[in-house]
Amino acid sequence: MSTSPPSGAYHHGDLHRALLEAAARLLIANGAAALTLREVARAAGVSHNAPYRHFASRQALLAELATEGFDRLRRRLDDVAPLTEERVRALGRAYLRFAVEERPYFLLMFGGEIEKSAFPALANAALTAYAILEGAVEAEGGRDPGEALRAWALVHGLAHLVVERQIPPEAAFAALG
Amino acid sequence: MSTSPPSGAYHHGDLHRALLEAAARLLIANGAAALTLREVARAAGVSHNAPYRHFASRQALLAELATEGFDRLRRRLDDVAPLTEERVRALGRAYLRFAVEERPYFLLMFGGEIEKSAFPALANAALTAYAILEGAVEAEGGRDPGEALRAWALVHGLAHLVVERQIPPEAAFAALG
DNA sequence: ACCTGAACACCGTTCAAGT
DNA sequence: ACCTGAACACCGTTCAAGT
Repeated sequence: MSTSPPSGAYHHGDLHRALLEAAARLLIANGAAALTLREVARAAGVSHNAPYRHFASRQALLAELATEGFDRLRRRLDDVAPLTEERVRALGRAYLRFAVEERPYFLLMFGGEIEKSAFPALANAALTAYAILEGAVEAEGGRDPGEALRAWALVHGLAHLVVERQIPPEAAFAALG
Repeated sequence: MSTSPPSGAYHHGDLHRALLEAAARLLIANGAAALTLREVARAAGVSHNAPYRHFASRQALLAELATEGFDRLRRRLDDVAPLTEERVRALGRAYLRFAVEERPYFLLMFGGEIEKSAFPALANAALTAYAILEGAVEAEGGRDPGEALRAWALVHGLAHLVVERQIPPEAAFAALG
């Protein structure tokens, strides 16, 4: 009925989205290191180089997945009620919960496999998510600018240690109080 | 003069060591993701599958490099003087300095590319390094066991954010005070 | 024992066609 | 425009020989 199909449309619908969804399933199943472009194409039912119509490279596809991860993290942080009291701790718990529940995304986002500077949208999504944490710490009477960074680093450190299986999730949640 | 050559000796000397040294150079030059076994073999001047005499797999070689990384980290922490005062902060600075100066190792050690549980020597080296931090925090009047974990997580979080280029090294050092 | 060459089943990426 | 098949230059890993 609409006069023009959505951009990126192909005979199956929206290949760009279909590829991303297939990639997300593979990421969750096997992790980023095992994610191959050819398998993504197979899962989407297209030839092994059809993805190049939509992604410049394997790195670019991973960067889009990581960007999606930061968007999800941001959404979780946005959902934390602005109690002003306890808000920083609640944000910390939300960050930790994201790491535990979306481990493959967290590992991709911080795993060092993607050079963020090469993908502006990714760098931007990361900054947007962090801004929420910074804002909350500053609002909570943080005069020292280093305090926001310490709060973020503490939560990020706990999350990363959990995701790397160096400490159990319960210990991390307990450490947050 | 000795009756037997060192185990693992071959016509060039010690291939195991030669392969590890070549791998370390490649790790530092290009990162773990780009490290291929075949290139390691070429750099060591042997055929592309000679490494299988010394390492069960590419993962196993990376695990040995990561173990070496944790040993280096431990040595740095061992070097921190036991001032009891200020000791925790000094250990934090040493940890951060390691992350900055040995970035490729740090990324490999915490990059999620190696499943630590599959390599006991690696898991052990990691625990040994952490025990130093825990001991210092506990010695410094830490009644709360969560305090040691928070101290470690803060330092680790700062180090990881630096290595991931999310914050500049100076900011991390400043946050440690 | 230690090393080699050939082989297998993959990759990411490129290119010349096809519709 | 979008997709395909063939091709290039690689991988990790295995195997049957060679010394």
